[in-house]
Amino acid sequence: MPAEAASDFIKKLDELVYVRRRLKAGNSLYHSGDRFQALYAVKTGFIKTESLHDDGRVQITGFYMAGEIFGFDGIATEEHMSTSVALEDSEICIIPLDRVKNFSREFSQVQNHFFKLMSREIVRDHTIMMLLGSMQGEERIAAFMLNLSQRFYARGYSPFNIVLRMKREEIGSYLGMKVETVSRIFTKFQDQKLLSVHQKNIRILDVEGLRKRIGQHPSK
Amino acid sequence: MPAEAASDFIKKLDELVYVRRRLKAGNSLYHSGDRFQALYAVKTGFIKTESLHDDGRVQITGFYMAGEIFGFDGIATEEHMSTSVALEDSEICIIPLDRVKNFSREFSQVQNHFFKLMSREIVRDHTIMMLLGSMQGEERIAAFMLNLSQRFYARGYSPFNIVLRMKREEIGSYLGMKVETVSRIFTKFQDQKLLSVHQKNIRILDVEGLRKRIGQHPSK
DNA sequence: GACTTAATTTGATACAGGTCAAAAATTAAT
DNA sequence: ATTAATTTTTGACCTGTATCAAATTAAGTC
Repeated sequence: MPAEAASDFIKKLDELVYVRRRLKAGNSLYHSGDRFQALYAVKTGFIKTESLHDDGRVQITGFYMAGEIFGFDGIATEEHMSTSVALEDSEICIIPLDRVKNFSREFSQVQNHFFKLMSREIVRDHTIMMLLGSMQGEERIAAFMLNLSQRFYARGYSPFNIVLRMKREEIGSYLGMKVETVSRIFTKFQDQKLLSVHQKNIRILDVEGLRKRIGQHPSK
Repeated sequence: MPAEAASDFIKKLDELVYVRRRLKAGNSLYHSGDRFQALYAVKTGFIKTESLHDDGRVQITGFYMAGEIFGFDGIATEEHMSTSVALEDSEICIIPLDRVKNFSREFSQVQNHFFKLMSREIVRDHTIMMLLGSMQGEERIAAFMLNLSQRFYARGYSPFNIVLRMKREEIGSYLGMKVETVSRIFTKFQDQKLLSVHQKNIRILDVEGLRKRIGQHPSK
């Protein structure tokens, strides 16, 4: 691709995320049932998305940090199937889907890019399905912490000192277990010198140990 | 949209799925790690997709029947993260992604359509995440059977007489439980006159009863 | 049809994680 | 600061599912 065209593409991407919005902790961008209008990219902050079942149960389906895009669930029916909530004061870029579509006509890479983003979301969901369907508690927490570590690292933060933005109950909702269980496993991992836990500040002491925790349960 | 343009669009869609392929029961279209080349639409038959974890555990991430499209997981990295296997002799339409991209330039609806398809997959995955994360065995089986029923109905088959194409173990893998548990729940539902079970032939006797089963467990 | 092999069901037992209750630690509000 | 409210941790107990084992049934194979 000629450098010139490439920089045009970058400019377009910038245009795409032109509109920003600040979101206070606890506030929502959209609720389940809202008409779909745009996708959202996290500029700074931390977002959770949750689906709620008729009977009141909620399942957190994703945590999103800087650079990650969410809201794809709304495209199918033009109505969001989930609610997004800021876990801390956040800055969000709004990406109207219509604009994506228009730009795609001119720049095929834009379309490409969004296909890949959606595919990545699907892969991510499959990973969680695997985690929920065939791992047990300790493995889930280990996998979760390693995943966070990696994402922090990719953003230039320390992969070892992690400040959790969500509470224990939310970790539980995401990983399919109760608060008490999450808490117990953190305590256990602390005793085993895998983690050092101080409220929301987690220090990963033994990456290799955590890795070995995954896939190390008797089943099969 | 003018009728003429609409029919052009339909023609394009037909072109898109021009290449077909027969697949014997047990055979795969692609394996985890294979280079991504195309999406696949089920014309006839029944397909499962499964992700495999390093330690050998497998998680079935989807069952696909006539009219449904799979393979989206390969777009992100241009490498499939799952394996697809035919559960019965099937006929599959091959949809090269490049062709989708080209057609999208001419017909914006094609692009639209695929965005929606991927979004639908994401919504579907979130539903399963909710099921795995916050429902228990009986609820999962009830939800699973109702989902199958609805999909059969949408294809013009009876929503009450269902012929399962997968074995109990595969249902278990999909729903995050062991074969024995699946079997026990089928037996229990049969005793309670919710289902009538004869090998893979399931008759749904009480739709309302199954519905009430979901979201009716003590938690919260 | 007889023989193998695979799939499903059933039973007995064990254990991970849920539930209930209460204490301890944090955070927010006055 | 003091009080109130929320979140996290810990303990005791219980339950849903996994596990292990074996019987039963179905589906291939020769």
